[in-house]
Amino acid sequence: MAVTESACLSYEQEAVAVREVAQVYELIKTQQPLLLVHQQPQQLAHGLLNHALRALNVALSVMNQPHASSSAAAAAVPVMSMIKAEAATPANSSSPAADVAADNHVVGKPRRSSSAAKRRRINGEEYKSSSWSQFTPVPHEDGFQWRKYGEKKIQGTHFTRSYFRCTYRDNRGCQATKQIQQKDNNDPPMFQVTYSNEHTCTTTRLINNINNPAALHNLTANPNGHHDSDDDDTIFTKMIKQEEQAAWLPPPPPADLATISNNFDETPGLHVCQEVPPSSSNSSVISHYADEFDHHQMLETTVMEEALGLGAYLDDPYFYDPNLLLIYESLMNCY
DNA sequence: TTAATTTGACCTGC
DNA sequence: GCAGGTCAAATTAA
Repeated sequence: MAVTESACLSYEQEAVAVREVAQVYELIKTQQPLLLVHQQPQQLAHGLLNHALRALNVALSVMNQPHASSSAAAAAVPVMSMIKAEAATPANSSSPAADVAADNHVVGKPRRSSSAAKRRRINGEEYKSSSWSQFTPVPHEDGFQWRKYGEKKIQGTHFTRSYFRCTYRDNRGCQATKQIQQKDNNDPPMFQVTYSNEHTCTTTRLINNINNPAALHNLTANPNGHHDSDDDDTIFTKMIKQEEQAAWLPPPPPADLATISNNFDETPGLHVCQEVPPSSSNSSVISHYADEFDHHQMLETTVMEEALGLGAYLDDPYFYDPNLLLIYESLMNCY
């Protein structure tokens, strides 16, 4: 697989992004139960959300730097690192004619399908028409729906490789596939996800699930499908089964912001939050919001400085993601 | 009952 | 012959 320097994040940047998200994940995982017994659960939740939003924002800012892959499909997944593979050379391309030829049966030994004939070796630097890979602790959260069709023990690795194809392959002819290979046994474990072929199914991505309070709840309850079990296989299996609950929030065009804002207004939890505490006087409420505004400004500055320090660009359209800003502002209004 | 996953067999390239 | 990718029947889950 050819990796061009300009087409992927450095290992350091990738590590920073992963570490940011992983740390907050651990923080939330360990402190979430405390919400039930904490004397001031809102304050605790506030702190956790601040950490989570800051980490996600920094990670997104770093990961979406302009030199990252500009592939449309690449933009559709949570980029940890994008390693664009070489496109197949014409000689290797799976042309229709080649497919027809591949479908011809060997006398006395009929083939099951033409797919095998199209196969190309990943390690041989040729793999279907195009492929790209990413490293991520959350391999199933890319917003698309996948169906697992195989699993294989790969030589020289301690973990099996799982094969997925787009759920809509049969009824929409979408040829997108992906392979998930666990790379280590850390907590959370790191996976290499290799995508092949772009989606042609125009699948409604799970971002739309934000309209669905149940889906939002699922996301909140289990943000990345990771479980505490020490059994690797169990972790992996359960993560796969969480796939439909997964959601990732890609930065939408600005025109969508109003829609998203309205969607959040439909979220029951936020309705509750927007009520002013009954015991608060007007002046204390104003003072409270003034303090929070200052806090907000300080946080924003911190995020900017941190992201810039990690190599993000101020004019990066993803910098300080408007989605996250919107979510953050909604949450700030709760307290 | 339907849809998704599992898993052994099959197929191809090297 | 081996390794990796895919198929499809059997199994499991919803």
